[in-house]
Amino acid sequence: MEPPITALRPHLTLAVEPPLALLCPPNLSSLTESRLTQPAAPLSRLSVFDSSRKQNIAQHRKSLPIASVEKRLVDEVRHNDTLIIVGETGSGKTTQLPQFLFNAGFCRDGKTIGITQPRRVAAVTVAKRVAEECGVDLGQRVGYSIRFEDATSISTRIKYMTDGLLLREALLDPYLSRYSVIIVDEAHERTVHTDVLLGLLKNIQRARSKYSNDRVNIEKNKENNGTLSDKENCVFLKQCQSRKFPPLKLIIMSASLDARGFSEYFGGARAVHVKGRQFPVDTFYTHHAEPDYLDAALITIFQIHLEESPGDILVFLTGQEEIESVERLVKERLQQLPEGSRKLLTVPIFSALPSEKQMRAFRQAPAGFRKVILATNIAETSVTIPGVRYVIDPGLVKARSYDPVKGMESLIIVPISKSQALQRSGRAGREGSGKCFRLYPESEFDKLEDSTKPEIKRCNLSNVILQLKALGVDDILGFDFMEKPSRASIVKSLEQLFLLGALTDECKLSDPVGRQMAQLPLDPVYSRALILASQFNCLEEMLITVAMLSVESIFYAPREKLEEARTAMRCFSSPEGDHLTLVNVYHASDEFLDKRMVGLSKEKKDKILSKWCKENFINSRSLRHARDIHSQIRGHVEQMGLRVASCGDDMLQFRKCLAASFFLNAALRQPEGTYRALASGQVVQIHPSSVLFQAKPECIVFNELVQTNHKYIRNISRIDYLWLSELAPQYYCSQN
DNA sequence: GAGCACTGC
Repeated sequence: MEPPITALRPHLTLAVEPPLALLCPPNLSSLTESRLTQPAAPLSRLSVFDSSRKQNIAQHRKSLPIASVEKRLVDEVRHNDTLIIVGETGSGKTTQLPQFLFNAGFCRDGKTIGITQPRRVAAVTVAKRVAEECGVDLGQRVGYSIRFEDATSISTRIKYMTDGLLLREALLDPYLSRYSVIIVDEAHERTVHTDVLLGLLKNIQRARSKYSNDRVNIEKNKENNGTLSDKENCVFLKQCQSRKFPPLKLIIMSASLDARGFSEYFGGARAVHVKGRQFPVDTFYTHHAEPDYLDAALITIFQIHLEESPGDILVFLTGQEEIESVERLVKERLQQLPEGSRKLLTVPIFSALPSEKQMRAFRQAPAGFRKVILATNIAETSVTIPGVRYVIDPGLVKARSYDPVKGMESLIIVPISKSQALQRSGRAGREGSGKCFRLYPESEFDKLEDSTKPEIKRCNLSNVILQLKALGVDDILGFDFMEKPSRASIVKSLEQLFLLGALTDECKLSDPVGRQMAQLPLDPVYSRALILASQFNCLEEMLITVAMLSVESIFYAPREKLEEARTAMRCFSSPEGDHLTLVNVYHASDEFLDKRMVGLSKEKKDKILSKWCKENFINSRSLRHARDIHSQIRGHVEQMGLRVASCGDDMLQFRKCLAASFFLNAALRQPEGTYRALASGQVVQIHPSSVLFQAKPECIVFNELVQTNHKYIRNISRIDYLWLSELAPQYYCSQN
């Protein structure tokens, strides 16, 4: 076999562009020393180990690249209301900067420093680390808050959280008045939440600094002539009644070298650069384009295995199917090698894989073995697998995009961006120098987009718009997005929200329906379904349904046990469709737990539930998630005063409620067995995972329309065609 | 006849 790879050029560096002020750590000598005060640890037999651990921590902190610029960074924050910090991987920005600011007095007057992360795990692990570095109990001075888990208290001053959670917090406290500083971390990822948050924070910052200036002026006036005009008096009184709003410091942290976009968005905000600590990674390209990238990946895996020094291999593939097929091929080819060269272990990792199986990717390979991790994008940012020295990157990713006209999402394989390619190659340089093999020519790299298209430009905006409306942003088309979604996309979502009854004729948030919908942490269609269900007397069932629909696939069918999995699924399946099937699964899990619940701890319960899930081919992570969502939204609807009742065996009532809720997603069977979606006129097919895949009823409602190999609809229930005009006359009568 | 990755007081 001919190796597709030849060395072309070493590690890439991108030019740093102005307006970056370089804050390179001059000398790692002793520019600053840690001013953290650590409470005296109680004396115990462990104190020797304890103090050596503390010494290690202190040493580690001092050795971080960011440590030498503490004072300069604090000064930058003091002098700039908005600061962009470009911090390379390993600079220590996420753990250190909040501590610097705390020590510099940014939490005086009981204010908090908030740091947002796009992912839950990051918020939790970083908070734990920082609490340890500060020598405090987690949840005291340092804490975190994520959905379903709050480890904060009134004494929390450094608070890590998910960006989505801060958005939710803004609904209750529109000025985010408890925060003196907000740090938006990993802003380069440009998740929907980050982008909405940036726009919101910009507004809040403006409002808060205007407030402080007004205050200063009013106080001055008072000093000058001792009297206030009526208007001033009124403003002043109003403000005295409300809380104090000191100006908000905003720090945007990004790992991407292009800070210009952020800087321009924040009116030419200052940007500084902090060096990172990454080991060098040599990057190699192929001479020619590879027609078959899976084959090229396979050849490269064996080339590394046979010729390179020890170290694990990380291969980026686009999905489960590719991963499973490469895994099979590696095992096959391994058999053709001489006995001594067969010490190669494949481990798959992708999001839908049950956690126990995911864990295999983190375990060290047996002595003498090399591990090859076959991963989706999950290994790009979400998880870091130790021991990786080689990265194989075909340069592709499966990405979601959204067509507002058709109201359809698609999941297609597209080339990655330059910044993604750099992120992937960086995965080889975490613990030592590494190598990255890009399975395409260098000329192709040059053609890649600089950065990935922000998610907000490729998703359904209904939820975002509902949130913004609830936050008092009425002019969505005029909202200052960093990158504005297309007009068509905004209009489509406004229209959808109007049809759901969340918006009035004047495009204002309706009361109580729109307001209630915005309060629920759900897709607007699901929130509407809950409100309707209270009128249809089936809220009990609908709470379960929307919780189950809000998580990743509940059923897990590994290829090698497909038949067994199908049999298991049949036990739950309902002839009415997937919605009732999901309700059956939930009830079955409830019943199973009820029998064994007495006196069991949460851990124990989780454990026996996992076992039950495994036996029934159910993804326990998804089910647990659904149970969490269920209890959270149940709390919400009870608080709203909705009537939680069960329709018992009256499935007609429940199906009518499904039709009333999901009328925008109704479809009719066509003679060939395909379906026509009534709203868009598109021809679609039932996804093979649906319990109605064979039955093909005449009229259905569905929850998801995604184009992959075909236009598939998922999560389907049978309804009566006549119900549509009866239950959704606002839509179906006007059309006819 | 098939499921990129995240997230929500």
